[in-house]
Amino acid sequence: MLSMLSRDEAFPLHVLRQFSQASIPRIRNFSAHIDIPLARLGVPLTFRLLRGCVVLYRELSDERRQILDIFGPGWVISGEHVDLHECRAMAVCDPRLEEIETEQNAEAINEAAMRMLKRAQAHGLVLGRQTATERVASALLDLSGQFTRQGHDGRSSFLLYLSRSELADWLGLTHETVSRCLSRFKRDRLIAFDQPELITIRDRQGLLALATGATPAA
Amino acid sequence: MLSMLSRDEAFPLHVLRQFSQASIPRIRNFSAHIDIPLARLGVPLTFRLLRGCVVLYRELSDERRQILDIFGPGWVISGEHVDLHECRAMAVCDPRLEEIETEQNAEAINEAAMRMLKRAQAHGLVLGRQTATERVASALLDLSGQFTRQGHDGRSSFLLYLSRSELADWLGLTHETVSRCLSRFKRDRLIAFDQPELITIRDRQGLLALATGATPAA
DNA sequence: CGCGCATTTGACGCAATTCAACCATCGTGG
DNA sequence: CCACGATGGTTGAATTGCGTCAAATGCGCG
Repeated sequence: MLSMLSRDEAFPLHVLRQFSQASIPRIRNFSAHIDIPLARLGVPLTFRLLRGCVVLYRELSDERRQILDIFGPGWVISGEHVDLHECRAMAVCDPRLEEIETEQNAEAINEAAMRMLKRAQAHGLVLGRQTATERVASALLDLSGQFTRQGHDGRSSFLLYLSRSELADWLGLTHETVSRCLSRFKRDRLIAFDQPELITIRDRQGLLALATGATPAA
Repeated sequence: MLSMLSRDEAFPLHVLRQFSQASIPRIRNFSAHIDIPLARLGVPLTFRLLRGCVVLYRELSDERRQILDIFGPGWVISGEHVDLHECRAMAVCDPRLEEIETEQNAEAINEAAMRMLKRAQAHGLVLGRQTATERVASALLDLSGQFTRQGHDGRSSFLLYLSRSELADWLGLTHETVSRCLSRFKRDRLIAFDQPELITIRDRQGLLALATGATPAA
């Protein structure tokens, strides 16, 4: 079991500070993106994500990129899950992950595949049939589910590991559109943020209504 | 092994005629869409598709629908693969499928899941980042791969089981846009069709170029 | 301090949708 | 056998949501 725990030495990136501190901390510069190899010598590799955020993405010949899924702690990510010729994985912040044997973990890989498949199907609906507003609302709910930790003041905030551009590449939008949606949500008091990467959900019901298209436009 | 072979008695649908006949046959009225139950009493069911075409889809509260994937003969389709609360399956023509035991076929189900996952990822790129032209070109290549049989005159035609609307719901477009793209491809001699549901690919390279965005717009 | 990058915001353009008309084909019933 | 309504496909014109381009702001870092 080859351990990749604490790649911090190899990649001396900035440590994410706790975001429940009293004085508002700056959470910057976690933007060094680390490529995660999904195969070695053509053999699929498998990792368990212990901390941080990893995205799976594909690119087109031109500049276009599509982020296929976003994973938080607990996920098992494997070269078995993707088309190795087309798909790549990267951590969008200082990650902590351990490599595990692909053969010995078929069970966990299959289970992850089933979960990923259902997520991919749900995201297909988002990409194919939802408006920009609905997409961004869906994304916020999804990410808050994966990354929310309770702050000591009871507020339910989460660290948005992704930049506006990455969010856009996940949702099939542009970063300007994402930014506009987030600004509107903020103005409408559905969410709050001072720093662009630390989001507080203020009205989960409202967001859910937007995400499911219950509200025609708002 | 509960067999569902030959549902023709229960659903006396029209038989698909061979489409390599001399006099051009009409291939109509395969539009009776049969719902395929993915669970019975909450227990996931599994089928092997022997003939025909099955689609997996989800719907939004309003009229919006997203077709998630399209399966031809050989696929194993299971309730294990989807969110049973959100996802449904239907045959878009008279299908022939056999029910198989979910427990005894974990291997085949997993293998299908991996294939579906990779397809879903590829389709994510289509939905998120491709233009209408690219989407329709991609779809034609995909479907020709799954459904082409060789006509005796050497032409490579295939039966398009899906209507324009269904194609649109797969590609995240409207049926008008799909129709316009197909008409343009026909005018540009990339494809040919007299009946709207029998497509001949005349220029696979050209379609491929369009699908991968190599040609900026054309 | 000032450079660089991410984000925000505004003005404008366009690709795809919407709305609408029309055509072809099939199935049905007189 | 033909007339007719229903369904699906095609095509055109008008509309619009999102993209593109551009400029301003804010923040981190050297």
